[in-house]
Amino acid sequence: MTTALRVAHDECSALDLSPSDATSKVNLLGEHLRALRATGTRQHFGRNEQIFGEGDPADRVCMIVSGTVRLCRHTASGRRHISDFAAAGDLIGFGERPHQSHAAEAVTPVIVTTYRRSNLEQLAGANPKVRSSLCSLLAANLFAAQRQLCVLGCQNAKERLASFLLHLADRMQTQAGELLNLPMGRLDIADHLGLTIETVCRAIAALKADRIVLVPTAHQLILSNVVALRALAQGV
Amino acid sequence: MTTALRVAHDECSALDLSPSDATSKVNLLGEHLRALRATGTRQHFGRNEQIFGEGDPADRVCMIVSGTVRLCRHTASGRRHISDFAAAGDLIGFGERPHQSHAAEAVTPVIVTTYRRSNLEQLAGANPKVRSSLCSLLAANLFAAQRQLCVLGCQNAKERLASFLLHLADRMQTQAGELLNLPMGRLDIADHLGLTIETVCRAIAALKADRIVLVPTAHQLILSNVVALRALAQGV
DNA sequence: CGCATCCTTGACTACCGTCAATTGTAGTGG
DNA sequence: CCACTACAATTGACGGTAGTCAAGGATGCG
Repeated sequence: MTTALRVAHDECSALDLSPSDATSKVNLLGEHLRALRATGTRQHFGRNEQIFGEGDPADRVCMIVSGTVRLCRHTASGRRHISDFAAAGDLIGFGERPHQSHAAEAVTPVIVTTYRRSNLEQLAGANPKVRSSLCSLLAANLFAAQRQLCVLGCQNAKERLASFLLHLADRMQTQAGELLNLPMGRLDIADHLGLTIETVCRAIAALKADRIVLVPTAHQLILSNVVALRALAQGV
Repeated sequence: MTTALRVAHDECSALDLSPSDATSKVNLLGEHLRALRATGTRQHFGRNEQIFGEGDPADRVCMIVSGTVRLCRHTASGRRHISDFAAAGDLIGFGERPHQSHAAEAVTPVIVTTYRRSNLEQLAGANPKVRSSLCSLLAANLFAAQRQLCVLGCQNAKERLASFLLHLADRMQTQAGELLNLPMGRLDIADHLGLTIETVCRAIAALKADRIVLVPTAHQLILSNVVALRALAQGV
């Protein structure tokens, strides 16, 4: 994730989607983590199972091998907010704080490799490249959070959904016209976009009516008019 | 900024506000930057002057000496979003990207010390403490962004204002009952909270009517009932 | 002291949330 | 394999919160 997103926003001329930022994360850390591979523990989680909880001691980090994970918080009044979704290749549970700021839950069946945080830090201490990769990861997460902040602060329901779909297609490296998998349910999308499940449904229905997306099944989409989707996401 | 905010949210029993997280940022970096002091340039900016622009080459970082700065983005459709406000002691313009992701503008008259990014990186390369401070700064910014994400995603206008005021009082180290300075205008607050200026005004008027805040002047507040304000911010 | 800017308040509107009912889907067991 | 069930998604009707438009009041700078 270098300038990928800037390009996607500022120079949105091409018909196909811009290069993924998820990939660079993988490349950055993946190869260096080989040194840790022996110390990692592989774990499986079923749908909706918790990988770690909000407030858990942050002594472990997880590299997602497969599946989709939601990173969420619960407010005192019981409302839920999903900060982000993580997929294969993403490292989660990594922060500077002694406790996890988010819970991680399996949206689909998930396989992760868990490392002791101390091992990772040891590796970072010894290997400057790992260290800078971790820093880049933080920076990438920060940038993603700020982008989402702008989405929630400035956009209406339809625009938020458009932004979300484009971002998802980007991460999944799905080209325009291809089948885009939606691993998460409508409620997850709603809690991520600061909307209700009904509003998400209506926004999807509206995009469908406008022939901007096709909806073969509830968990599969085809972005049939990416230009219009981009225009929406930019509020034009 | 270690667990300060968690404490503020989870164990909100005390009458006075929780310890500031802004302070630790200062302490972390301030002393190490002494080594750079000679290489820094001091600059002054008047109200609404731009310190750096969105998309500017990120070859310089600024330590704020005095005044308040807004960090904002503009969408293609002309809407503005203020990600955060920065005050004395904060380091801004520091990211992993080649270009600034936000514009920095002076809310009040501002004095900053500008350093070449390369100098900072050189210092970080030589001094592990500086390196880890910079990483902590990124992590603190990430945490702050995620907190704000939750505010925008889950809270209504009154709750957002309550969260904002508590956060501001925290950063300014203003105790309950003391005079809290509001350097930014209503429009800035609105663009930060994803509201309109009218809604911000009405939310303030509502808090005033509920005797939760006193409003001596438009730019000064007294949090007269912090307990109620916290309850609001938590959505109770 | 005057003017420009910001703040505040009111009336009206629109978008989104809430509640409710129906349809669709996936997983289970006979 | 199919029926059953539980859950998820969808759609409709309605109401409330916040946005829009507009006007008046306060504030601060020159």
